[in-house]
Parts: sequence; structure tokens; C-alpha cells
Amino acid sequence: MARAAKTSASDVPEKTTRIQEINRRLILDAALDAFSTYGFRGTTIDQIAEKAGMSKPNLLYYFPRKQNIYVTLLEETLAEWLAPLADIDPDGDPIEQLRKYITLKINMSESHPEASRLFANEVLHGAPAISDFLSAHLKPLVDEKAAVIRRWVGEGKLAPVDPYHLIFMIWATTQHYADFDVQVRAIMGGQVGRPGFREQTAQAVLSIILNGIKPRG
Amino acid sequence: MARAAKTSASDVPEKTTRIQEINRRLILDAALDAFSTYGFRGTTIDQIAEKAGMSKPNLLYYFPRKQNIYVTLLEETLAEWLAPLADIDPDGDPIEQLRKYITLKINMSESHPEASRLFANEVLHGAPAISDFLSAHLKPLVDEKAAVIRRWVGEGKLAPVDPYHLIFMIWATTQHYADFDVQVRAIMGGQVGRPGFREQTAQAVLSIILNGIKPRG
DNA sequence: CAAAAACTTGACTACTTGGTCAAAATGCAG
DNA sequence: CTGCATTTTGACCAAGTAGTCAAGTTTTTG
Repeated sequence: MARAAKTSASDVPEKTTRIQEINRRLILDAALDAFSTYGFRGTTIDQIAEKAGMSKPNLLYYFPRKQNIYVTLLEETLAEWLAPLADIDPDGDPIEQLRKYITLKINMSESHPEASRLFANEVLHGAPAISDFLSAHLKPLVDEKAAVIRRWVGEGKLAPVDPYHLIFMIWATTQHYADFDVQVRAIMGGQVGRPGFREQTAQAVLSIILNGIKPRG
Repeated sequence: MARAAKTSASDVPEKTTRIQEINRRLILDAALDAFSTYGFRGTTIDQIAEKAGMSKPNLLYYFPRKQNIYVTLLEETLAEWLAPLADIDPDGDPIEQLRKYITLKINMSESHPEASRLFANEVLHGAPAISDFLSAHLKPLVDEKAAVIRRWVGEGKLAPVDPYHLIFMIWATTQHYADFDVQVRAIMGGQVGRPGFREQTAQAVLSIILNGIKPRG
């Protein structure tokens, strides 16, 4: 039953039964689909319940409030979403580390576009549900990695570049392919689905950004 | 100004009175604010009416459907939004043209963030109201400019780069500052509002992208 | 200035939707 | 198998919201 943190909803009660585990998963999967497509307001509980294959009251038995599902999803998603940034190795080769990071992000954008859209939608609307998280977790992590990049610049391993704007650029560019998928498809047509498209994208993005930050003679 | 496409709702009847002009403007301004913040579903007609300083039935006298306001707004916004792309001069200096384009987009992102968010939200949710427009107007324009960029590459004036991905990167990066404003603020704090922030942003973005696509010896 | 046209609104309807509740069905420990 | 705990749901309610309507007010026009 809902452990009712005041803002959060990620409640892992003392005991979690087998049925609970299964149904929570069903609900969250269905909800991710719906929320990422229609947004919070645009999604109805009935919709989620139907997709999850259960009645609305039953769904509400697991998540007493619509908001609970939403917040749980966001929290569950965010950790995974940020992991690649945390994995940047301060002692690695700068260009190699950033290449790895960008590649990972592009792959995630293709394999979990719903997660990207869920997050984009939330931030676009002012991040009402996760602004605390942004200050508490995202900022420190970004500050830490920005410091690493700044050091790399200082050591002459990268061209002089503002680390924050570099990180924003990487986020913006990679997530664009998930968040603006419809637009990308409208413009590039059938190419998008084709095998190799992701590689082509990665190649283009890496080429511009990495060349843009390579130390210049 | 929207010239009454058939699917569209922007109906400019033969005669437009002074009062009509004023009130339509009031409504559209109020609606842009609301829609860009809360999305289509999250915005109520009452909200818009209140912001516009009139009763709901009165608002509905000018726009019989909520959807009409929304579509009119999108159409009105899109032309303006795309203008800078159309202005890229095929005969100009490539780097100079792209510098101008990027700078313009960053300025727009700061001066009209609501427009950017309105559009982002629409596309994020699958562009139900404007997918026709994307195919009919956006694609041809992008194709045209992509051809120009491809020619520049062929002439050795730019490093080999996929023109479509370059355009996407410019869009993604510049609009990021409007669409993800909350996140940018959560990370960069007070700097964001400060005078000179836009210049700093422009400088960082231009530096990476332009260096990334300069022809390499 | 009088009539017509344009504009404005209070009150209302029909419908959607988040959430409740009490009772039934099912699962499970002893 | 029995009885308690967990799970499930049909029926319902209250709030919110898009859109209507008929009756009033203001503006325009001849």
C-alpha cells in the first residue's frame, strides 16, 4: 500500500507480494506509454487501466492517485537516464569519454524514446513534479562533470568551451531524435526507421561536436 | 497572417471590424501564454477568457472551438519561426550564413520562448494538429536548404557533414534554452537571467558548431 | 436618431474524469 | 478445509469543462 511520502510516490512498502510486483509493473509500463504520448493531463486513468488490463478501481488500489503513478515513473526513469553522465571517467581520454557518452545517449534515445518524451514533457511544463530532484540530484552531478570538463580544457585536452553549454548541447541534440521524432520523420521520411539510421545519426553528431571541441592548434 | 487553410480554423471573414481585431489579438496572446505553459489539454477556455479579460461565451464568439485558437496560434507562429531558415543565402559565405542563422535562433529562443514551447509541445505529442503542415511546408524548405549546405560541402567550404543532421542539431540546441528553461535554470542558477547570458550562450554554441563544420585541412 | 448589425454575458447542459465504497472473489497460512 | 488477508470490481459521486442559448447591451449605419 502507498507509503505516502509527501511529494514522492516511490513507495516500497515493507512487504511486496508477488501479485503486487506484477501489477505495479503492468501499470507503470502502460502509464509510461500513455503519459509520454499524451502528457499528464491528456492521459486518463481509464486509459492506463485498460492498457494494463485491469479495472480502474483496481489500478487505484495500487496507486491511490494518478499523480503517484506519474511521479514514480519519473523517478524510476531519471536514475537510468542520468547514469551515462555519471559514468564519464575523469581519468579517461576526454574525446573518448565524450564519444562514449554521446553514443550512449543516442542509443538510449532510440531504444527508450518514451522515457525521453516523458521527461521532456515534464520539464517543458515547468517540471512541477521534479524541480526538487533537478536541484538536489541533477545539478550536483552536472556541476561535478562540468568541473571535469573544465579541467580537461585547462590541460589543453579540449578546445576552450563552456562545459555547461557543451553538456546542454549534447542533451539537446541526442534527445531531439526521441522528442521530435515526428518532425524528424516528416523531414527525413522513411530513412528514419531503416537499419543504420542510428549509426548515421551518431556519426553526424559525433563528427560535429567532437571536431568542435578538439583542441585547435 | 494565417490565410484560412481548409483544415485550419483561422477564418478571416471578408470583413474584419476594429473590435474583432482587438479581441482576436487579446485572445491569441492570452492563449499563447496558457497553451505554452499547460499544453492543449491542460488549458481551459475559462483560463484564456479570464486572461484575455472577457467572458467565456464572448471568447467563443470569436473562436467557436478551443481547437481553433490552438491551430490559429500554431500557424501564426510557425511562419515567423521558420523565416530565419528561409533567409539563409545560398550565395553567401557558408560560415557567415550559419552564424547568422544560429544567432537569430538563439535570440528568438530568448525573446519568444512561449512560441518555442508551444511548438515543442505539439511535436512532442505527435503533432496531431500540424503534421500536414510539416510535410507540406517544413519538409520542402528544409530539403531546399539541405541542398544548399550539401553544395557548400561539395565545394569544400564546409567539412563533410550531413546537412539534415546539422539542421537538427541547430534546432535542438537553440530551442533547448527555451524548451528546457527550467532545467537550464536549475543547473546554471542565477546566471540565466543576467545580462550577457544570451551572448555567452551564443558564443558557446557558435564556437562548437562552427568549429565542428569548418573545413578541415 | 432609429433600426440593424455586432457584440456580450448569465445561466445552463452534456459529458468527461478522478476518485470512493461496499461487497464479492481470490489467495494463502495453519 | 477454514478463516483471515489480499485483491478485484460494478456502481456511484462530485468536480471540472467544452460548448449552447436566449436575452441583453453597444456600435455602426443610413
